[in-house]
Amino acid sequence: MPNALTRRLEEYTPLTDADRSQLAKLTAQSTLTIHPKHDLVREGDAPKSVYLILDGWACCYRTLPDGRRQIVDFAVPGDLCDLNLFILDRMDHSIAAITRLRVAEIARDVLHDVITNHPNITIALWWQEMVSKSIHREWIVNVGQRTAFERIAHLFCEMFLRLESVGLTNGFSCDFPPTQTDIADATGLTAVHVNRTIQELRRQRLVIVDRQRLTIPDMPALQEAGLFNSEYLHHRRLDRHTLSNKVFDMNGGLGRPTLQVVSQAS
Amino acid sequence: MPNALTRRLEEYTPLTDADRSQLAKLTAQSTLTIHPKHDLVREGDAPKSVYLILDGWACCYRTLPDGRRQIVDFAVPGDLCDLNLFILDRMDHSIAAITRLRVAEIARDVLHDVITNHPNITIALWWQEMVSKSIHREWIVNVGQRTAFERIAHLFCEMFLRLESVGLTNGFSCDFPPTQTDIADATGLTAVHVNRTIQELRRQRLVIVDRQRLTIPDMPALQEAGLFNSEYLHHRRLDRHTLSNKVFDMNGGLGRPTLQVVSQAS
DNA sequence: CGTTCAGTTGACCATGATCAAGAGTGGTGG
DNA sequence: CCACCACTCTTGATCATGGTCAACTGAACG
Repeated sequence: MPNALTRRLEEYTPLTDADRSQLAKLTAQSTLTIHPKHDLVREGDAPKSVYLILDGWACCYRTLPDGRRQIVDFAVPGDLCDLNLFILDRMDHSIAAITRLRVAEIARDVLHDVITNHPNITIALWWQEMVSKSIHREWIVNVGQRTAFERIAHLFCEMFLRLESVGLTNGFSCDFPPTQTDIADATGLTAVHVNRTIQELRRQRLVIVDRQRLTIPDMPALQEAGLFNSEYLHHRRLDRHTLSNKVFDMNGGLGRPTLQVVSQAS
Repeated sequence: MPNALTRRLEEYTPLTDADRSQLAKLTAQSTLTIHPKHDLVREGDAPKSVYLILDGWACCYRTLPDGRRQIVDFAVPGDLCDLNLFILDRMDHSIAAITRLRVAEIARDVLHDVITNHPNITIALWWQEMVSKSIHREWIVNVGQRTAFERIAHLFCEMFLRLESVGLTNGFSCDFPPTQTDIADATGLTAVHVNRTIQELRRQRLVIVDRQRLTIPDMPALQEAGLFNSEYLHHRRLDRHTLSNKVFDMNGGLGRPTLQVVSQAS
C-alpha cells in the first residue's frame, strides 16, 4: 500500500523526498491492531502517543451519563488522531475501532523530532489539524440544520471524498463499514429513522448500499441532495467533483459523470 | 482592562514577563471596531490577519444555500479567531459581530515573529486552538444528542465559564447579548422554541435572563440540567465549579453555592 | 444449526417546527 | 417630546419530522 499519510499530507503541501522517507519511518515504528468495537483511547486517558490510522475505520465519540452516544468524527487511513499530546493533559473523547483497525503509534519524542526538523511536515500536520476542525464545524451544521435525508446524503458525500483523497475508492464505490446504528450516532438520529432514510435515498437512486459497500452513481445529484459543498474539506485535487459545488445549479446534469444502473430490485 | 488574551493564555501555560509584554504589544497594534450584525470576516475570504477579540461578542457561522444559518461558536474577549492564516487559503466560515465589537488585528508577519521567538506563547496558542476544537466537538454532542432544554442549559453553562475564565463575570451574573434567534441558530432550534424553553428554565429557577444579562443562581443545578461536564473546556482554575461535575450526583446539593432569590414575578 | 447482530417493518407518539399575530423595548427624527 | 419604526420577545393553534417500542427477517460465524 502506498503510504496513506504521505498521500494525505501531499493533498495539502508539497513534500521533499527526505520528508517522504521521514514519514515512512514514522509509520514503520510500532503498529498495533484493535478489534472492532474496542476502544483505541478512552475519554479521560492521559494522551501518550499520536495514532495514525493505517488500515480500517475508527470513530471518535463522546457519551452522556445516561448512555447517549455522539460520534463526532470518523477516522480513515491517513488520518491522525489528535495531535494534542503536547498540549492537553486528558483526552476529551474516546476513539473506537469500527472495523479491524491497524494503527501506527507515534511516540511523543519521535513526533517532537519531526516537528523541529521537518518544517514541511509540520505545516502539513497543522493543515490536517485545521481541516479536521473545519470538518467538526460542518458536522455541527449537519446535525443542527439539515434534515435526516440531507444529513445522511452529506455524510456519504464527505466520507467518499475523504476516502478518494487517499486512494481508497474504486470508481463510484468505496467501503463503508459503519452500521446504521453508527450512522445514527453520527447524525443525531435513531437507527430506525436512518434505515428508513437510507431506503429513501436508495429509492431515489442516489446511493447503492450493500454489505459495507457504498456506491454513488451520481455524485453531483447526491451533493445537491445533501447541500454538500466540498470547500470545507480544503482539498486540492477535487476538480473532478467540484463542478456543481459552488452553485447548486439545477441544469439536469449536462456532462455529469453518471453510472447507469441497469436493473435494481424494488 | 487587564489584557484578556494574557489572562486566557495563562489559563493554559505559565508566561514570563517578556511573554506578557510581547502579548501586550500584539494587542496594541491596529484595532478595529465592527458594528452589530456586521461581518468581521466572510466565508470565502482569503485570511490575511488573525483577529483577537478585545471587547464584545461575535459569532462564527456557516449558512446553507437556502438561508439556514448555523452558529458554530461564539467568540468573547480573549478569543482568537482562527489561527489558520498560515495554513488555509480560504475562510470556511464567517464571523459576525453580535454587539459592538473591538478587535485587534494581528498581521501575519507579527504573529510569525511571535511564534518563532516565544515558545511559551506558541504553546499557549496551540492550546487555545485545541480547546476551541474540543468545544466544537461538544457542540456536535449538544445539537446531536441533547434535548432543547438541555442544549440551552448547556450553552448558558459554557458561556458563563468561558467568560469567568477571562474575568468577565460578576458573581452569579454575566453579559449575554445573543438574541433568542442567535441562540436558536447556535442550538439548531427555532426562535419560538428557544423562547418557550428559556421560560421553562426560568420557571425552574435555573436562570434569570433579563436585558442581555444572564444570572445563574445555582450553577451545579444548571450543569445537571444541561448534562454539563466542564472537562472539555480544559480550564485549570475551575475548582469552584467542578465539584459536581465528574459524577452527576443527586445529593440535594449540600454546600453548593446558591443565590437566594427573594422574590420573583410569576 | 443455533446464536448474535444488523437490517427492516409497523403502529403510535412527542418534541420541536411552522404560521400568525400581538406586546414590549429602544432608537430616531420631525 | 412624542410618534413612529424596527426588532426582539411572547403567545396560541396546528402540523410534521423524527422518536419509541416491539416484533420479525436475514446474513455471518462458530
